[in-house]
Amino acid sequence: MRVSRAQAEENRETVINVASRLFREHGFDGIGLKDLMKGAGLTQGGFYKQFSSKDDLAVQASRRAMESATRRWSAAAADDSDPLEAVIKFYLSTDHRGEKAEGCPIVALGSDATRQSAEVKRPFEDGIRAHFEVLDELMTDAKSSNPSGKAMAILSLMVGAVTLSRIMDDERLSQGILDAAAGEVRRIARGDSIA
Amino acid sequence: MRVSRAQAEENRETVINVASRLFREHGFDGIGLKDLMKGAGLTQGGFYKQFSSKDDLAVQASRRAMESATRRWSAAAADDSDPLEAVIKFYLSTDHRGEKAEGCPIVALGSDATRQSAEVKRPFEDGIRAHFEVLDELMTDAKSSNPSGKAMAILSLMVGAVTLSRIMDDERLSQGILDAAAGEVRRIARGDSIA
DNA sequence: ATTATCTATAGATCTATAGATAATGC
DNA sequence: ATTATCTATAGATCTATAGATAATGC
Repeated sequence: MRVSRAQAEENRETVINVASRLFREHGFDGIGLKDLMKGAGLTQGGFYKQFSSKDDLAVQASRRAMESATRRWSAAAADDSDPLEAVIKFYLSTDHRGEKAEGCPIVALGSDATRQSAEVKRPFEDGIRAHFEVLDELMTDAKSSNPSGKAMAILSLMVGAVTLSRIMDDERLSQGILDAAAGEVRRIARGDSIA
Repeated sequence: MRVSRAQAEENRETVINVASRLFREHGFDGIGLKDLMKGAGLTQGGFYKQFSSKDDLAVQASRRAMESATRRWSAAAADDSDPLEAVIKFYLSTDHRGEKAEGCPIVALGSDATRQSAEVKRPFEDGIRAHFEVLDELMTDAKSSNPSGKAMAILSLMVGAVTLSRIMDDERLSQGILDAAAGEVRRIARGDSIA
């Protein structure tokens, strides 16, 4: 029954990865330890040798999910000749709207996060800051502050838009929200002004 | 033990109102029927004479919360000489950030709603449409479509901003997000363009 | 000898139901 | 007589712990 330390560490990582998906899919309160461990091919009893509590796993899984999301933004911003457009293209896509378990954790767990302990909220806060940094780097503006108001507004708009689009049953309206958000994100980045 | 029909109907309404607050505060999965009924001064056993299931109550409570939120938008938009500014002032305020139980249900339960049954999602969808209508009425633009892209972008931005601001522990950053959102909402409403 | 994982279980809590109680409504 | 609400409970599930098992690591 016992496995090697390397294997044990790998199992722990698997549990965190599985949890980062299943929490996004079902919410922190929507999935139990039994199913989380089963998702990693283990049984419930081993859980507390790896984690001090379910809240502890929620912290690790949230950090993992937010780091993965930040990497995805960085990759999109780096790959393309038009970084902002690349970010818009994946984030405000119907694909991303559909992939709740692997998609943005702020959308999947944002409401839940506001109800969690400070320990669970922390990785979300850190991840949101990291998102702001990616946005500020791809906008070559002279920044007055760090993070910039533009970055804050763009992330807020994108998170809100995907959330609303996931709630809408009406496909045209759901799509319309994503498109409208894309247009306004471009406008915010350009910094259009009447003056 | 039995009460009059009028009283019974009043009790039912109280349960829905209490649930609309407690669901926003703790999430659909974060509060049980026992505490929901206790919040209305009743016991758990009477629940199923009033509602067919917890999901049924979630539907009623979500509708109640979204209708109340829409009324709040309408009232803000009607009271003031500058309707958009009135909406911005209450929605993107620190007060609203703090009042999770009475505040916007899209912020409090948006992530949760995406995981719920079609029946529970419906009142959110209807309520979001109603929010779009309030926004479109207070923006006197010639509208190309209904709802307009502007309305969709503004609501997305506001919902996302309050969500992010509730997650951040850093007060200055949390406030910065609300302020940045307010600025961009004004800009979207004006429809600034370089061209 | 140590320990990663397993089976088993405690104790709490959850949704839902059954039947008792006592007041309303005909 | 009807019925709104109560107490009590069934049965499932939840987090967490205890002790057994069997493989690793010294």
